[in-house]
Amino acid sequence: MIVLDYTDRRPLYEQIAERFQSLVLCGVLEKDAAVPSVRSLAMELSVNPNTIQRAYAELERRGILYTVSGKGNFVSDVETARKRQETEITEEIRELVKKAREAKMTPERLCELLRRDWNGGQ
Amino acid sequence: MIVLDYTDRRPLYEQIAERFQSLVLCGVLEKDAAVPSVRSLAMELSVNPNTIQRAYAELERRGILYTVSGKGNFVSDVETARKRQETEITEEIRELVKKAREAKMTPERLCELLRRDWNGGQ
Amino acid sequence: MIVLDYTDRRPLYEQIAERFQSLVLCGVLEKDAAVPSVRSLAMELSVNPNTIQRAYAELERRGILYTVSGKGNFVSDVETARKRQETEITEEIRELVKKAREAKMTPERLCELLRRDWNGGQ
Amino acid sequence: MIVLDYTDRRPLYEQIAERFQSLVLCGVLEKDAAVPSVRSLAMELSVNPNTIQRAYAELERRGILYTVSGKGNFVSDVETARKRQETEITEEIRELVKKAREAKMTPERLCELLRRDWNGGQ
DNA sequence: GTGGTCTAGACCACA
DNA sequence: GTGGTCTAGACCACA
Repeated sequence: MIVLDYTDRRPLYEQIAERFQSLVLCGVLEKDAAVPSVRSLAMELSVNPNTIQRAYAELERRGILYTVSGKGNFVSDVETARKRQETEITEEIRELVKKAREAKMTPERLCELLRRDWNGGQ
Repeated sequence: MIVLDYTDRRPLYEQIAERFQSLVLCGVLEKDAAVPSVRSLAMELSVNPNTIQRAYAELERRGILYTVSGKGNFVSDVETARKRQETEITEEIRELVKKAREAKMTPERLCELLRRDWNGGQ
Repeated sequence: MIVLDYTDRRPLYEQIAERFQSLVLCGVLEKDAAVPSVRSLAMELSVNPNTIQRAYAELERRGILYTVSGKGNFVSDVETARKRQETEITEEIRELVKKAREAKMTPERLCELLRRDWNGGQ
Repeated sequence: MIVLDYTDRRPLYEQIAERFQSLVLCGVLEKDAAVPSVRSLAMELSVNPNTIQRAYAELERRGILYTVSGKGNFVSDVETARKRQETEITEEIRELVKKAREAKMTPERLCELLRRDWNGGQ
């Protein structure tokens, strides 16, 4: 369910957090569903429990998970995850538009590239 | 001409490299134009010369600058910078599409947001 | 009568204890009234009996409940609960004043905010 | 400048973060001032560098510090600290009002207690 | 068993 | 030298 990419420059905890965000968004993890315990996931991924804890802490900060001490971590809400994702999308759009302008690209061309990736993508 | 943002989490050398890429793209720096010497730019920006060195090395790696030993660093040409920028744009589009799909956005909606940012932006 | 908030970071036993204190204060639980047995309340709230045990132990420590072996737990009296509440209020005032001073707030402003919350609150 | 209270139930990193927030608010630490390096403060307080890092990360999250990788941590802005403090004050007022209502206290009485603490306090 | 905090210590990128 | 990430492992409160 979670695959770590050690060649990725992003830290492990960030990859893990992003993956859970996706799993909540795609409906695999529903509201109030328990995510794996810090220790069991650490075992499964062969990483230190602290790394999982950091990923979960980040997701809690984003409002995607909530922690019940002594019980485990649970999914807050799909809507929160969706809002977070949209915020990220807005930020990425801003960067992309800035770069496209610099490359003297038209918005039409940019949308065309985008649609092409959408259709050709996985 | 170059403004560093110390609150930006990206390393200084990367901010500097990006800025030079933009300056080449927008035509301020033309083919074969000399960029400031490592020392003088380090002085001007109040940063360690190593930081400038690293930025220039990165730009050389991208083919945007070339070095003439004993003379300094010079702009290769605009086309190289444009190609590099387009590569970055392609990669960002890929990420953006992936995120938008996860958020169950349509390509139409994504293009709309993009156009809106384009028009509302600076 | 008792609603647990699993997203609250405070431990469950503390939420339960606080709720009983409120119920005594507002007169729902009168002097010498029996509170639910550890087992039945644990069933009702779907929590571990240890959690209820701990909540009752805490309330006994505060003098709000007393235990009759083999019979159950009972409310001491309203006055004890009120004194406890006032102690808590005094402590919170101390913290609040400390923070307000640091924020260079005047006592008038603080009282104004307090009255506004009082009137706008539930 | 920073004193840790090991009898305090709050974690060390939280005490450290709160202390820095106060130091920014009272003007001891001004905008863009450097705070001690993670390692030096860890030495000074005889705690693990990770504990300091966590405190600084929390302050960065609150917008009170910003990090320049390889250089150190710096104060963002006094205004940000003040806003944060006011948010905390608002939350504490809400709790306090809730408790005072339960104790059947009048707002006048509550304000009186508050003023008394303000004048009698340090 | 579960998360929270903390220590000790390593290795890395960046300045 | 400075922060960022990660490991290994301990001890605690809570359920």
